[in-house]
Amino acid sequence: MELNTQRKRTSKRRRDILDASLRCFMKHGIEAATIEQIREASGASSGSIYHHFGSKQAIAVALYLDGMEELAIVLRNAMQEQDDLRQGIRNVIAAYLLWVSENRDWALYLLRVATADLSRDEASTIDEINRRSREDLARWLRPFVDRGEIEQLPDELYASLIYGAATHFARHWLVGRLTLDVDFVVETLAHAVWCSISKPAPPDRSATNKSRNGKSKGLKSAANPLRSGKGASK
Amino acid sequence: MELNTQRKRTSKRRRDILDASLRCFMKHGIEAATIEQIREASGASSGSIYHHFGSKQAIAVALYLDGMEELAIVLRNAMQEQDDLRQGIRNVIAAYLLWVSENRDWALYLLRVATADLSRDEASTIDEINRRSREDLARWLRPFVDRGEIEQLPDELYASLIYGAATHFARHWLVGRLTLDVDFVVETLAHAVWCSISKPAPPDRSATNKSRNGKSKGLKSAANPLRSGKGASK
DNA sequence: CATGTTCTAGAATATTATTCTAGTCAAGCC
DNA sequence: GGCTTGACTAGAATAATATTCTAGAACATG
Repeated sequence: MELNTQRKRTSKRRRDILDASLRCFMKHGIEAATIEQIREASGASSGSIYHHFGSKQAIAVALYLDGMEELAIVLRNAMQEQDDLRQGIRNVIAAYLLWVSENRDWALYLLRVATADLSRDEASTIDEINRRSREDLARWLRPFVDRGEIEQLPDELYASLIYGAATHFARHWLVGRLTLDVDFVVETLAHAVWCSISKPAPPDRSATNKSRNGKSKGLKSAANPLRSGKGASK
Repeated sequence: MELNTQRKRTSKRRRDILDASLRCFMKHGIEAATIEQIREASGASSGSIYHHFGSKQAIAVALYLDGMEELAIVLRNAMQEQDDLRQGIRNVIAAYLLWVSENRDWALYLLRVATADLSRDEASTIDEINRRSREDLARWLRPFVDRGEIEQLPDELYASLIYGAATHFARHWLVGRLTLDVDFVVETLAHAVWCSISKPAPPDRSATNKSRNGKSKGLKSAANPLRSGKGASK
């Protein structure tokens, strides 16, 4: 674990370049930011920058991986609650939105790059991160599924159901289109998410009628709704 | 409405450039695609391209606006259902995912540019579109809110609750990370969304106990969850 | 201290967005 | 028909900027 001065210097330079890059990317736009700007902001020479990263795109990817890693840790920590899942889900959503609100630049950057076009290599690294994150979630939820507290669904969908609304909100909020109180949003989204994945009641026959018994019907009836939806023109 | 040959030629050229640009953007990446490639793919000269659009960025924005406009129409059409909101919401989600699956390139492009960094002007045009889209939704939902069928919420949140999960799913699906059957996803998401915004039962006291009565409690209790959430470290 | 490796600076190069110049073409007017 | 005007186009010229190259400094190690 001994870091000699070489390595210390190196990793500091790397970090300086990354930090400067994030600032430049957010200030001028990822595409518009120039190596010259990053060079100036970081104090490194262009040669040094290229030595460490190889291309501007590679800097962007490294930055993305850094951020995703950090966010994944935040979320993983929020998944500790083992008793009350409802509370746990609220914690996760709260943690996410809190992180977003405290790291606006960083969060916005992640949302921007998330769908950017990347090389095979880069994409597969990112896939890996996403896969792990999905697994974190699935592992956490499994006991609750087994106990019948929440619906059994493909792992892929849990992420969409749990993070979808929060992400959507964050995206618009960060761009300044929305102005709601974050605390309120947390509670509202947490409540909504909980309703959307929790199972009706225990083995209590005679469940409520209107809003909760539709599961199997909803899932099977109206065959091929994709073809019959009204807006399906084109 | 008479189009002289001049205008016909002009608008065809414009469209050719836009179409070619979308192809190039998706093939090489928005950033990586060059004017030269667009020139070749569209058959227009670089001079012509700049005459019509002024910059590569401007092409990207025009393309985005085009796509958003089309998608907005698809969604608006799906919001016709006036009787059964549950069905209506399913239609909307189905229409969205159907459109996405039938216009993958286009859909992916919209997701990519949605958060891209833009100039003041461009951003405000896009804000406008988003605002209108939010209004479409709010207007459609209002009667149902009045009748007490769904929760009363700030307009801003309806979009996140209704589109959030579908968008999240689409994002990952389009990048090829997920492989679920779209029909199944539509039903699942529609069901989840419905549960998350529909109101318990009518004025029927003695509602189910566990999963539906927590609204007010969920919203008020556990003050300031943002500060107390476990994952809130850093 | 000799030697190889990693890192850095800054100039040289290559790529690409953008601008400029000189036209072409259609449409209206005499 | 000729003439004029304005929109459009082609392709060369320019400028901005990513990337590569070369020489050397800083450091670790034997």
